[in-house]
Amino acid sequence: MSNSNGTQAVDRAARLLSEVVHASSPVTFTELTATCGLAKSTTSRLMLALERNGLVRRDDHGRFLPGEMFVGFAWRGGADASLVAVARPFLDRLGKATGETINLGVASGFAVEQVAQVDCAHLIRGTNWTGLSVPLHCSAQGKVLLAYGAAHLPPRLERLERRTEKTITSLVSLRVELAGVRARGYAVSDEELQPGLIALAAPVYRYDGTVVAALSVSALASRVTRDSLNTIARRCVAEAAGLSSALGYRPRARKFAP
Amino acid sequence: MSNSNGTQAVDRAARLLSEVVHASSPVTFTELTATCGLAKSTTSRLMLALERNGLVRRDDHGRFLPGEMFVGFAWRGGADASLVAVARPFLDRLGKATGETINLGVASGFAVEQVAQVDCAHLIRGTNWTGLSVPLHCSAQGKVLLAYGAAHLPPRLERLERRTEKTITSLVSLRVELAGVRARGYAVSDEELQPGLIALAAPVYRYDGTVVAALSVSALASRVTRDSLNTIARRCVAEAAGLSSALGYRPRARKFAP
DNA sequence: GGACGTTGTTCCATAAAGTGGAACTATCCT
DNA sequence: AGGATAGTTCCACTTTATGGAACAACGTCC
Repeated sequence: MSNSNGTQAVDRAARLLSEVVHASSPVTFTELTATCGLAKSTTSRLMLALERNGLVRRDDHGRFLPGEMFVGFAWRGGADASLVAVARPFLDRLGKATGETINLGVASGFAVEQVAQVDCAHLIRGTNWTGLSVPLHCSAQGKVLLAYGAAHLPPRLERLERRTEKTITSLVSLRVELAGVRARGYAVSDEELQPGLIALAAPVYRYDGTVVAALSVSALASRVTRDSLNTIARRCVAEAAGLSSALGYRPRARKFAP
Repeated sequence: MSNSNGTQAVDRAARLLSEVVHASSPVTFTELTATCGLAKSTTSRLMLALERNGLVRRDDHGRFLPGEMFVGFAWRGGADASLVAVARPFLDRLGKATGETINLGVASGFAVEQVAQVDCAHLIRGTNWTGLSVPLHCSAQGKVLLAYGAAHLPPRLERLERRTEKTITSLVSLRVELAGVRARGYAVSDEELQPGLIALAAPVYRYDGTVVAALSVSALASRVTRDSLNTIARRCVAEAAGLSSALGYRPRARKFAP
């Protein structure tokens, strides 16, 4: 190891902690000593220290679980704050592959909020969408969030705002469109939000199969052919799947008997 | 301290980690040395060890943030698994105060899933609801989840299933009922799910104001008067608020200048 | 219910690992 | 450029972690 001087105890404690946190079920003392190859006494001392500091806690049977520090962090929404950090590499890769503008959006109220952006290579006039909200019914991201139940239209809505002449304005047509999105696995907004702008978006899932964000590629409509759109779609869906997997999503996970 | 033998390094590291995780914004190296009163060299070594083990990471400015281990835990839904553990004391207290059966339910599909239960003192025949699903429209918990947007009825639904003669079966009446729930801050199901059974539920919020669960009190209708129902409602709402607060919810939080 | 196997904690001599001051390097600010 | 601030590496010193063994606490199996 390159530089592990004067931190044996901390490294060992971290190793133990890692075992507990990454395990899917409570971990026993004996499993820990075995996995980490430590003496019982050492394991005991370190685990007591971790427990004393709220890093692990013990269930009724004395098995170890992640402690208050982890649980508190998770409940305080620590994950949300780091969505962008986790997503960054995937956005970058998608940007490199397509050369277009990449955005990550989440549902916020009755709109899509952009939380991260990668600017395209051959950009004419860069709009920074970060922090902006776009409508649900006429953006690719919005359609994804609607289609997978991550966003909802305001109740009792009769008509959808017309943004361009291609905008879908009837609830019935939108419902059909959303079914298509679910069937294809991605959504397209072809000049429905802004004339000359085409965008494509794919869903990002988290551990429990819920869609939490939409990953989109936006380009000038004039620059995109049917073929290149297919290529972009494939890349975009792939990166969205990669990000989902980084967020703990395991598509149709199957449990095997132990 | 009672028993802190042979763990100085781990304790110090945990202290540093705690500072980073509980801080609301990235923490600088200097702040850490100051707060924990450690030598620069010690702090540096310990923080490098924590970083190497994925417990903290550093932003562009070298400031410390909770690391992959925390973020991963949060994204994998670690919080959900511990909802029951966090909630237990609140359920117990509510059970003691009312002497009735207490349940905690979350939205799951188009129903309410019971994740925890405390049985009532003067129980005639104990039904264990844990793991069971109850409908959204005729249970107190379901009404709460619907009213606060934590659950949604299946789309294109025309009519609601009639469970008893008091069940609300029209969408319009239900919409009115839900407005009432939001106004009162709690929901009641008076023999709408099962004859002879009355239940009351209050919303549980998390850090971002989203409702994540419903806390309910169920009793035999014959045993409840208008007065006692009011008392129960007050206790139930209070415990739900306590739990919300434990989950990081701060009602209309106000930030003061530092 | 008593004796054993299993599991986890405490004790203690040993030496290995952590400590902090100082020297050194990187970075920022004017 | 030059000085201040922030952070890392070095190294002699000794405090602190280590692991074997004894001990304590449960479960559980006849």
